[in-house]
Amino acid sequence: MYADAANVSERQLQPPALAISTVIFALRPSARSGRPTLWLPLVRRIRQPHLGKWALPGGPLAQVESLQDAASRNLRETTGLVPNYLEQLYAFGGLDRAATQRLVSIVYWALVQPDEAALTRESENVRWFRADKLENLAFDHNAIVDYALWRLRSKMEYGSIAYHFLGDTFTLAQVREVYEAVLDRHLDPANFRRQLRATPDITPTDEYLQGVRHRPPRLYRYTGTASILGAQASPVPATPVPASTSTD
Amino acid sequence: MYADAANVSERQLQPPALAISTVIFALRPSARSGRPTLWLPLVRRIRQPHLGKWALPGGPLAQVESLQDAASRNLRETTGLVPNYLEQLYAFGGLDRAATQRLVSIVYWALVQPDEAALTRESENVRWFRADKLENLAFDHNAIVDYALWRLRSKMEYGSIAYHFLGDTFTLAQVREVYEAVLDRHLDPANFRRQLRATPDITPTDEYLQGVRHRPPRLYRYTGTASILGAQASPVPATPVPASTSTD
DNA sequence: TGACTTAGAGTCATATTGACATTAAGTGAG
DNA sequence: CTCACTTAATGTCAATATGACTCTAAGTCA
Repeated sequence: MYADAANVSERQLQPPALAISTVIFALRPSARSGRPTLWLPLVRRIRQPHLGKWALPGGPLAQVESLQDAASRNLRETTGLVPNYLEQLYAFGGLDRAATQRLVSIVYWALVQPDEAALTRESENVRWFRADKLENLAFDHNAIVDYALWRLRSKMEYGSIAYHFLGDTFTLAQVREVYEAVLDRHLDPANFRRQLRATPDITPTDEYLQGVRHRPPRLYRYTGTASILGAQASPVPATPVPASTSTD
Repeated sequence: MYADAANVSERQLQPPALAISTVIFALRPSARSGRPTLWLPLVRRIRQPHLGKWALPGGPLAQVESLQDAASRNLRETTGLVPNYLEQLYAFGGLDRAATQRLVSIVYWALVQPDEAALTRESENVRWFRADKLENLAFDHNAIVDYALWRLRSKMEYGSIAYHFLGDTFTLAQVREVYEAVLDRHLDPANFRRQLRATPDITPTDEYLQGVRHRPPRLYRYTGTASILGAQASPVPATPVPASTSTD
């Protein structure tokens, strides 16, 4: 009781702590079906509060970096990942987010390619989890992941976001698999192909995917606004694309 | 030179300042044409930096309130307005936003009804401006307003946001005028009416608008997710609707 | 060689959209 | 009282988009 009262009065004096976190999505083959499914990397808490629980990668905001740079740097430091797409998700500032202090988290969300995801330096404290089978995470991170999933699905429905999950060239069936994995429903291959062919941003190459046990599918390339970090259809004037954090 | 160097090293030590600001939109009749147009209230800076310039209403985040509560309170204190809709816009945290300190602003955007807007206590330091004819504002507030306008227009195109500009009952033509004012283009009255009639959330009353010099139009009512502050189609789990700040 | 698998093109009925015409119901002028 | 005028409200039609489905192409594998 006394300790609680002391905490409360302490909290009145401290300024709110500001942290940057990121929800990172990648497609990896499911363990049993082999079909691509949504995964995300988490880091284990190595200090109180929530010691031992899994949490979104994140950390404090350094003085000399923009919000997006902070997200990008944190990502690289904690998981070794360099994202193909990075965008601000939301600022979470509820009163009960952390027990010990007032904590405001500016959360980003990112997409990485499968081969990039495979390079993750996994360890005791860094591991990939299936997005649809998450255990109890630290803080309000379950709710944050749910919101990030909602945003990902919304953007997928009428945006050119899916290509950031894929490599430089890809088959139309691979794009469809991305949609099916993220939206979690079956799409008619013929109709899906018709729609993609009508999209000007996706141009056919004259190469074909070899080594499959059926007719080789044509490879395509995304030629819209390049797969640059932070590229988006919305004009976010205050967050220009940092050259130092581009793909590859 | 020396002063600058001192400032830089000082900035390294201070934690980033956290502020909440809000872009408030309302429809008011244009001075000349009388047709509704987009306006927003600004407050004059009464201290450095940018003393004398117009800026978005805002202020610091109190310890005991959520981000949305802070936006709502600030709105009420600076302009006297109680919004019909309030949603987070973006967190701006570029390095060059303020000269004297590192400043992170979490910006909200709000819609108010015309009669509510008319109650604004305007003064020497609080005034409404046309959204399409803004002078040079303090900080990066021009860019923030531009982004808020972009979001407003996007949400208008496939959301049920327009009704928050209007009163309890309204004619379909009034809804169309909202769309025309915000999107700044002409819409076919017949086709627009057809679409609205197909929307389940907008139900006809058996009342008619009187006092017009032509056939009296039927009045309608929005019966979707109520005009509650912060209501939105997206699941933002960490920011529940505060009962204390509901409309009226 | 033939079974199998996916690629890729095409068909058809239905829904949606934009452009436009027509009638309904009021006001105000002469 | 009647007519011109204005906007409400409904209807028509062609063009386009969408969903369900069929059929042929081109490879692998047994």
